[in-house]
Amino acid sequence: MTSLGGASEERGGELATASRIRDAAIARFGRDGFRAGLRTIAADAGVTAGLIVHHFGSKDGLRRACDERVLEIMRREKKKALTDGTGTMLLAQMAQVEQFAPMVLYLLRSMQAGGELAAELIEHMISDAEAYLSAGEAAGVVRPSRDRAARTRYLAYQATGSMLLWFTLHGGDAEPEKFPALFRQYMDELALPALELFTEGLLVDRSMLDEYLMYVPDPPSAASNAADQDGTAS
Amino acid sequence: MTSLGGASEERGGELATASRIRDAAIARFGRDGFRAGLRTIAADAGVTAGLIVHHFGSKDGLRRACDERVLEIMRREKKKALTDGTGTMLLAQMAQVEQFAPMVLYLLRSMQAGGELAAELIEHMISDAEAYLSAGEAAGVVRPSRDRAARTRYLAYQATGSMLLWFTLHGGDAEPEKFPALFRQYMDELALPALELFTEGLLVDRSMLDEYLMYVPDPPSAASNAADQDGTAS
DNA sequence: CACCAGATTAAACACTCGTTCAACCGCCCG
DNA sequence: CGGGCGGTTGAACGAGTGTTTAATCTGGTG
Repeated sequence: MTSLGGASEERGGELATASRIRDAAIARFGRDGFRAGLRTIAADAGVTAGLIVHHFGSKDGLRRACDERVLEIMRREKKKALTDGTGTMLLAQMAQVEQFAPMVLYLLRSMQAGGELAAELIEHMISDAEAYLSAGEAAGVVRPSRDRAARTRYLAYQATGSMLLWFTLHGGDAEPEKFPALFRQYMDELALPALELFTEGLLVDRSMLDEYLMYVPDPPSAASNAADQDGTAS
Repeated sequence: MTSLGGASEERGGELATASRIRDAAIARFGRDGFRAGLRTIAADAGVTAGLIVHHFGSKDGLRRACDERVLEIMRREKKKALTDGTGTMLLAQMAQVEQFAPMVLYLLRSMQAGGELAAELIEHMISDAEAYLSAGEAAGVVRPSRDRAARTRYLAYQATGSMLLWFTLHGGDAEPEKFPALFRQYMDELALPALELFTEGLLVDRSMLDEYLMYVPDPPSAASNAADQDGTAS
């Protein structure tokens, strides 16, 4: 898998200008954040600022193009990768591949800023996790929850949010070479505590949970949990 | 508890100009992010942009003053609040108090941007969690971990990062009134899955953890874990 | 009262930003 | 060959930014 673009995106081994600009923008946005100027991106792509708005209409149009591009690649790569249901593994694997690393960085920046792309990605991760957890329950390796949808959202937000925070604090410089190593370090630090928590829990007795269940009789019944298995929650 | 400032910060019931500017900056930075202009902040405080740099040297000086202020308030309030060791509870309680809400918002922005304040706050939360978990282990309510330090960092990053991500996506508008309600909603959505995970874990059997422990014989020994016990707990 | 130091202001400065505009170049079509 | 036409450029514009500077106002002190 050496070629990234679709059939119409390259021409005789040389990328079309618009695609080159878009890719340069993804890399620059990932490195410097979205406050990066059009002139900087233009210089990276070897063109002028005016040409960017000629092709994309505006800076916001360029961002939209970048968002769509990243989403497209993420969807394409997701099918090839083993996922842990939260997307962390997928991002980790993609970060190892030199060509995908800028997109992972762009995605992290996008989540820092909180745009539509970030929201959509999170929803994808949540629905992935839903399927993954449901499968795990069916296979008997995952304990059923009193509120599966809530647990799914909880786990997705925890996994994604902690990763985002970790990179915000430890990888603020955002050097492209150290990035895969940082990812590996993050997952190494994570693995043991996560596995411990997932298999053994944290608390010794059930009193806190039982107290909570006494006060809040809210969680949906097991029946509604089973009925949810086909579609997505609101 | 109605007065926020120290003795030298107010004069006859009216805040000194520098403090008024600083507080306006905290509120404006929290609402609009750090790209907010000096003139906007100046207008909020009823002064001119030049006066701000006269008092604080530069925009960065203003940010440093805001950081110190927030850190000071956080430290002061921490002693009065019940904490769950991750700081989430502390922030939730402070967000309910109208006068503290802007600071919580500022803090979230600070973590989005990843400055020194954010790093310091996280370290505080981690050391708090360390003490809290150690006390829990000693009291026999928290299971000991094979690597307590790693688990502490893991839990702190999970709690803080998921909260940050949640607010980035759900509270991007950052309206000051809806903020306490958002916080309550976040914790309501969280409580059940968190308690479930903490008391029952996620996985049915130990195979994944045991496999990992076979491959990585790294975690510090129980002896080194026990030796840590005196330093941090208070 | 005279005077000075600090608070405060309005204007200007130097810069970057996204965007616009007129011109130019090279290619394809007639 | 001629003529468009999209790709591309460089310069300019206007609105922002943080910061500087000179002038004004104000309050306390000798």
